[in-house]
Amino acid sequence: MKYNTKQRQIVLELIKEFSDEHITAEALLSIINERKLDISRATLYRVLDSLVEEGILKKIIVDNKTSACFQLCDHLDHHHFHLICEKCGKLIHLDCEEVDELISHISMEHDFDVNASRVVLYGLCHDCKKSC
Amino acid sequence: MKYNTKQRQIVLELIKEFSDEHITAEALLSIINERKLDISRATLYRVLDSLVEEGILKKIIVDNKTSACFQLCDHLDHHHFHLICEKCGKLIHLDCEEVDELISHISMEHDFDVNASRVVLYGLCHDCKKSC
DNA sequence: CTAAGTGCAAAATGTTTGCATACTT
DNA sequence: AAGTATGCAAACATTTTGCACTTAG
Repeated sequence: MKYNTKQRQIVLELIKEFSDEHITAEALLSIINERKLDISRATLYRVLDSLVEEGILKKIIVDNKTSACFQLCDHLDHHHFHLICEKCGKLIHLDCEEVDELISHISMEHDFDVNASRVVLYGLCHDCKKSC
Repeated sequence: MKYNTKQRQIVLELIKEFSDEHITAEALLSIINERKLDISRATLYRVLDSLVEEGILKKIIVDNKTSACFQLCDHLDHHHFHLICEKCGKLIHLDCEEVDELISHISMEHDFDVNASRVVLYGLCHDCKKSC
């Protein structure tokens, strides 16, 4: 049974505030410190883990960073996918039926259910292609 | 200009030995210690970085691990893709034309060149689906 | 009251860096 | 000789943990 604590609410509110972006634990912590919110680093990590476990947040490692990003699942559930430019780091949200089709194909033909919310494709974006 | 040092050779040989798998720097280090090979942790990281920079290795973060894996580019260039089971962690190598097609589609229609060697899809594998 | 959550400080991981020394070319 | 690479130890960044204390239900 999860308790509805002040610290849990703080995390949820912050995550909602940044729901369009992925945000790292350490980035959340800076905001927490800036705003002098009442939650410690250890608790932040514990709350994030528990929200992921409950299926409220998604944890994802973007780029070759050593830190994980968190995002509300709500914002991921309507099948859009992420492209990340390897040159400029830009994150592109892609709505694309072909990706859904690929996922169906992999499910039917290769017997593997892809978790659509975690699809991240790396490559070169429009702008960076031009400057090559 | 890169020098062909003993340490560089050690890293290349180890990476070749494990070319079917991704392998982390720390895993390499255990092997290095086991076999009493003559290369330090710092040098290992530096050699890995430099091999990535030269395009000989790929660095990839698999799973939500905080550690990067390395693999020879050779082994990635003939378009196969990676599926990782979120439950059992199994890594599946997938040869699938539909993925190539998706990549072409994204290139043509969305003006983004996906780096095929970095495509990793997460989900549930055959075996874990059954046990759900 | 009891299970769950918290803060702190310390530990654990994974990776990077400064600097003096050693090796490649 | 010049430029590059190395080892060491220390620093760093991110995350986890043990433990005593607090809070929600």
